[in-house]
Amino acid sequence: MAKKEEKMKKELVCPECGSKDIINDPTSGETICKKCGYVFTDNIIDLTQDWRAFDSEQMSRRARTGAPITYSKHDLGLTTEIGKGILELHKVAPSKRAQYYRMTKWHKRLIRSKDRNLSYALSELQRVVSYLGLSRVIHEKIAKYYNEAVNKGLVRGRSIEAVIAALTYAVCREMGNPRTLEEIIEACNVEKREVGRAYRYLARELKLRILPIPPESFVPRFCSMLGLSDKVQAKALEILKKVEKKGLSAGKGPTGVAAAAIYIASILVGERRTQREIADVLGITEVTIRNRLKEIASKLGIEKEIEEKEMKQS
DNA sequence: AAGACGAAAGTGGTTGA
DNA sequence: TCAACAACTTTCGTCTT
Repeated sequence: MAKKEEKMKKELVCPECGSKDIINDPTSGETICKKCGYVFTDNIIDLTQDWRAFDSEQMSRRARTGAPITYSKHDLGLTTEIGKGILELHKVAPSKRAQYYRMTKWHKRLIRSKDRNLSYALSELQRVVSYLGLSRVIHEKIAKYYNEAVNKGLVRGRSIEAVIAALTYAVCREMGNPRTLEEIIEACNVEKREVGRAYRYLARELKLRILPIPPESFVPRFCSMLGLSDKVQAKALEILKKVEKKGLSAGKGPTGVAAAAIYIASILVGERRTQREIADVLGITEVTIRNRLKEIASKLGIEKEIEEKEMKQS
């Protein structure tokens, strides 16, 4: 053990200036050349735990690290600064001090200009996510894509809001928890045209796979928004399955198909909602529900069933 | 009065030349 | 780039309950 330590000390020679005057700063854990300020990057951080825990309480008490790194903070939750305290200054040779000050200044400027865009975007994203009540996973994923988009220079010429809106739309869709464009627009207050354009562009550039939205992915959320029971939900899904099998939903707006299925299900189960109510929640018109309703009912041969139930309930 | 129905005209987006 | 096109919306008059 003692031998090992000695060996390590012997090897420490500053590659920058050749000086052997190396100190170990206990507050930062860095190994620094006292002459020129060179910081050794090899083996300076021990990434393993230096403690053990035998239950979860000990685990949380002994853990000294912070939150995990995250894409939803502009610098992954880790901020680097060039120290400006007296302590740091003393570690730098007087002849290098002026240079050190300049470095500090430029470093700050660099971080600001590069990150201003990102940090603004991420706070906007935070707002949108909480407005729409999206999960942590989705939030992270959007942030990750945004990082990617910025790195590829895809945000140029588009408003930050539009990009956030488009990515939100894309990720919700990808995760099988789609929001309608209308909902997104309401949360982001960006023009529909803008969002659509940004969406198509980003989807192409980031190679997001765009699949048509299956109508059933709207059912659970909208059913609960309408205060309908699980029974209605199950019925609506059952109807949609048949509809898809017959290829009735091809080319039709998924919300319209979902709306009709929910409408039919609500009647069949006996928790009727008016067309108006459903149309409002799904963001479509009654006319569309009626059109889908007619198609579905006739093709599935359940017109009579619906009519009967309708009579009973009025 | 409220809901459902359907015709007709208008709108925004996709497609194919 | 443009026109054709299908899906969907808006609007409105009518019918039913």
